[in-house]
Amino acid sequence: MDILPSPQQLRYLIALSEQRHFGRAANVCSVTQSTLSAGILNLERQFDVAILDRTAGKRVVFTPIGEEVIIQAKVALQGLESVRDVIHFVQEPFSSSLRLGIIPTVAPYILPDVIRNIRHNYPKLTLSLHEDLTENLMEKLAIGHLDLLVIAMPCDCSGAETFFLFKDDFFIIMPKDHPLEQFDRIRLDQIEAKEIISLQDGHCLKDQTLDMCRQGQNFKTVSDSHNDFTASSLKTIINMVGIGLGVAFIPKMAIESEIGDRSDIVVRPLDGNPTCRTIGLAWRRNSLRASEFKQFEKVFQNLKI
Amino acid sequence: MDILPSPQQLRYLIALSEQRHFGRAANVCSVTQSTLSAGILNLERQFDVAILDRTAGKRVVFTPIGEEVIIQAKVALQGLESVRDVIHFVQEPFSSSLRLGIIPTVAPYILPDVIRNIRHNYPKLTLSLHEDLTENLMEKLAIGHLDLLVIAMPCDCSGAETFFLFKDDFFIIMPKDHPLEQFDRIRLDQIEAKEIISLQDGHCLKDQTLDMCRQGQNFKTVSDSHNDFTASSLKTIINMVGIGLGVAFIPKMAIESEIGDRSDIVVRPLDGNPTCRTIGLAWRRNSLRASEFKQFEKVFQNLKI
DNA sequence: AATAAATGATTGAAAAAATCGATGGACATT
DNA sequence: AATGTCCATCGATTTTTTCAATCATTTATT
Repeated sequence: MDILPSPQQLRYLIALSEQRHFGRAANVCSVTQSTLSAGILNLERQFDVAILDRTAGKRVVFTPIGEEVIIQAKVALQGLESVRDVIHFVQEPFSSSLRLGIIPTVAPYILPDVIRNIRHNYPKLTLSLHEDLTENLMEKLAIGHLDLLVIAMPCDCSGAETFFLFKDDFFIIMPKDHPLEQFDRIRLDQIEAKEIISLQDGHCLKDQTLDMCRQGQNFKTVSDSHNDFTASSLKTIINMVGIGLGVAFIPKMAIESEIGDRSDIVVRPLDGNPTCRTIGLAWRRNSLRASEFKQFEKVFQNLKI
Repeated sequence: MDILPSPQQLRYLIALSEQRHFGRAANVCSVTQSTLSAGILNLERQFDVAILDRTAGKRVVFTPIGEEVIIQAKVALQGLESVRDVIHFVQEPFSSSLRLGIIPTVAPYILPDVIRNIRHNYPKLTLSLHEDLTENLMEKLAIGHLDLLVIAMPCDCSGAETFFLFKDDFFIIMPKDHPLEQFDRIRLDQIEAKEIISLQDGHCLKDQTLDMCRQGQNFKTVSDSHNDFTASSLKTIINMVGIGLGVAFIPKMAIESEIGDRSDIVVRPLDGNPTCRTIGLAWRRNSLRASEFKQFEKVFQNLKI
């Protein structure tokens, strides 16, 4: 016995499970009702299994085994589609659509250049953008609502395949006339935990700077709620620093556009290891477009940051 | 465009990739060479893709895209087989073959009972047994050489789905007239690291007892090579203890059969938390037989341990 | 209770496909 | 140049898929 279900049979079954109606399901499959009905019956006869519960009057009700078969049928059909898709993606990369996710602490600073580069390099690519926190992006990636992410590491990216792009140094900013202003470089242990202003929970940049501090020599503990300010954007943080509420860590890519030549804020590089985050790409494991995505590296080179 | 590859086409392609010869591949598929040749050509024409490199003389050489297609074809065919198999496994559980992996520190003590229970409860099941270290079992499970594992946790079982069976307490054994003999229960901090005899590397029981010791209050560090004895079975360890070379941790299930009423060895329960390992089942994630395997729980109840 | 409407199953003919056996042409070896 | 191996092609045959029409059963309406 080596008979396998045919792609049509699977399509008929899945359409029926979605429509719960032979006529509509047949319509979805662009066949007549009799064809779809016969297809389902063939499937049942070939494998000697009751997929539909025909005691349930005329409503479409699946047996428990039927439900299991439907689940596997979806997986199998996906596999068949992958065969078709891999041909398309390998043969004609950069010619379909790309749903790109990007985190809020990166998006404003590289997106203009990135979009320009993509439009220039891959004019056939239909781009759609989604800005959200890492956790939400990862979720959307996993369920197939997004194709590719731009994230900052370290972060929880288990389940996704990641690809290094570049490093982004952290700087410390402080109000003018702050005691630390006299130093050219600031060591992490010179900074007082309680005067640090950071982003709201969920932003990976907050976790990254906190980790950095914890690893700093004299920084024993950094409380999660060391002050009452919460900000959801770097712009707000910078304004808080500007009016003297504390100091903050800002990634290099944000400095020029957010601070520019403000005279009320002083920027200093950090001493310590590591004092940067890593910007990278992430995609679903086993994505058919992995090789396409890797080539996106060049879109992220020569950015003005 | 909504055409999908047919199961035959995929089979032909995979056979060809394995045989690298149209005639032999056709034989494997039980069709004529012309059929297989036409099938491959149809696949190429339907998707407008060059799978074979026909400039390569008469040898069967695949294009880079062809190799990608083959990879996806294998996945897709697997999916189709799953649809067939899920019917079989759900409709007639416990009637096919079961390749069971089991670790060396569990196998001798429960296997006789387990086999008897399986034979009694599931006489149609064809059982094959494989005793090996956890790491090797997990590898064989992942590549499909085994169906189900009996393992002891904690251990590295990422990638597999696990199922709790029962807990198995650790006891400490020592030679007669050992200083600790006077105590009814032994606290972990009463034991000297350097007199502990443990199994060779790779046995999860070694790691589990070591972890237990590390978590013990006064046990700062437990060297991995605290003495020169290495054993590959609990029986050998017990003999070592018997001649006064040290003390050892032994799981409850091993005590009766391995120690019985030996007068040269003293067995004592442990104080501490946790002082046990967990015996459980493991199978491939998304295994079609998950529900079948879960019912195996009853095979592991009422063991004489 | 009778009737109408809706739904899934069945049937038989037509269309599409898969397969086979025979044959042809390219290539490598001798 | 002859030979054998190998894959592609062709026409005939078989198998599968599909459709349109119709049947049988259930549900809703009168």
